[in-house]
Amino acid sequence: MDPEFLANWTTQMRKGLLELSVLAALRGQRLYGYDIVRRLAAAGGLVMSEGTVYPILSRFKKDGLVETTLVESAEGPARKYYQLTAKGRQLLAAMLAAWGEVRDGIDRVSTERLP
Amino acid sequence: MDPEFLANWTTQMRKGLLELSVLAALRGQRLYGYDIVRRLAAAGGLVMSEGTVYPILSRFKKDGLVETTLVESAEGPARKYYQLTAKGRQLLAAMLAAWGEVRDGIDRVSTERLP
DNA sequence: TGAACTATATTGTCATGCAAGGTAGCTGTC
DNA sequence: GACAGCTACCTTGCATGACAATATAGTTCA
Repeated sequence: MDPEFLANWTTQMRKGLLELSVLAALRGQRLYGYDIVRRLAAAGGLVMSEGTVYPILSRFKKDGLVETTLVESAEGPARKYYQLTAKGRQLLAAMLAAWGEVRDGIDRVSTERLP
Repeated sequence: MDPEFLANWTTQMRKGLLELSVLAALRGQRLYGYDIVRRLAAAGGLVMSEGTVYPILSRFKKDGLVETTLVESAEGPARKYYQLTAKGRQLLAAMLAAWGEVRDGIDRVSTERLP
């Protein structure tokens, strides 16, 4: 029950994790925002709107984690491709390490046998 | 580098996840706030301050996910024990399901082979 | 008397996700 | 040539949770 609590909690849980997903998606390939939304949605569990992904990408740029390239498209407006910088790769590695600890902690707490 | 970005991101990532940790810790046993902080810290990856755990527990109570019992202690002030209600157990199950999807999505995106 | 530990609680600040809205290019059809 | 529908970008305002800082109070031991 209480679908409202669950919906709100899900939103909170995604804070930070969507940022990590986007950065991880850029690992080794350059992508543009609209495509990232489609890819993560297709991968499952990571559906997000454009109003979420564009601010994330802007922040990455501001903090020097990515560089951008504008590329004309025959299917619509020009696409802004994002690619990781060295700093972005370093930070991704650090974030994945922190993620691993928290993830394992939760999985431990939620599955450990009780006395 | 940029330890500031990483520290801030970590704070954001923990949103919602600490709530899940606390609820999961209450699965099958009743605990009090101060003890939850120690247990999760000992479990690793889930260090949080008391200023974080008490608002979480208050919210759980307000939303009917837990019931409380005040118990005198010989080692200090009285302890407020929290135990899951049926609603709390239902919600924990739903949250763990949502958690699993997001967790797997991130692990997929961050480890998949690239072309 | 006071330090150290146990135990609970609140206030104010900050960053993020998201709904909602806006702009603009390209394709096809009526 | 108007209009719908897809592609693609961006911004504003709101709600929410984590945390530092701070406060209160009981117990033990020096």
